[in-house]
Amino acid sequence: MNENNIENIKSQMRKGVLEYCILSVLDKNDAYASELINKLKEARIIVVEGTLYPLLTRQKNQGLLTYRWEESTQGPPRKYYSLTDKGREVLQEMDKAWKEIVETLDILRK
Amino acid sequence: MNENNIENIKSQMRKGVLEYCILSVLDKNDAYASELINKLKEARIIVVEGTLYPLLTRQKNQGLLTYRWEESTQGPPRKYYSLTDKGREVLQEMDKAWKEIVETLDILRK
DNA sequence: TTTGATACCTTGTATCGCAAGGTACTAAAT
DNA sequence: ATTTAGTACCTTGCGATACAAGGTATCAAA
Repeated sequence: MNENNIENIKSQMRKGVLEYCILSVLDKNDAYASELINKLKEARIIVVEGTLYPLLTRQKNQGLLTYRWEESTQGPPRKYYSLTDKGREVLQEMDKAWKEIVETLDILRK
Repeated sequence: MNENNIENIKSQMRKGVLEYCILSVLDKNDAYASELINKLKEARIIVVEGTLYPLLTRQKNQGLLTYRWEESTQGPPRKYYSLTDKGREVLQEMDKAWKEIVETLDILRK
């Protein structure tokens, strides 16, 4: 139960920055959904399909992302997402917002 | 709409650390709900009553907080919340979780 | 005794993460 | 030829929770 509690806390913190993380990864390289999940897992940010797909669609509908289909040699075609100009702008705003929150917590925990 | 977008992002990030912020404030001094709202507002973490009251009750039910009633010279009695030992333990776990996420984002944004 | 300030709390709505389940394509094994 | 395994896409239903709005109670001053 205690363990559960802690996991809950961590996942809550992760949630808050999920969109930021996704745009950050895509800022370096275009990627398809399954690839994104793996990259985020490596960074200890756990996301599952049922979370990611709707989120990518939302970000696309907000004009932050676009996608293109690419054939794969092993399996079905892949939907590669990439940042739009607006996505890059929003990412910069996220940088600011993030910085502010990190500062705030530095102060609160001093 | 763009403005809205940004505000949405910020509020999402804030949500992720809300519980952490509350325990952090209470770690310094006991406080009652309205006082907490003001202190968090000063720290640019916006919380409203409809968010805070249920949250404090949840944290109390999880054994992280206790409260005592105190008379006030100007108005109704106040419900002062304070951290329990378990609350302090969980706060330390939150410190770790937070540190991890800050590191993760440092790397993702490099 | 009404008004204003302070403080508590609840209800209803909307959002969103996640578990679970489903579809479709390719290649290799039977 | 058909089944199995791997990869990739997507949707549905549930539960948690933040927030707007509205409600109750206490005290003091007008």
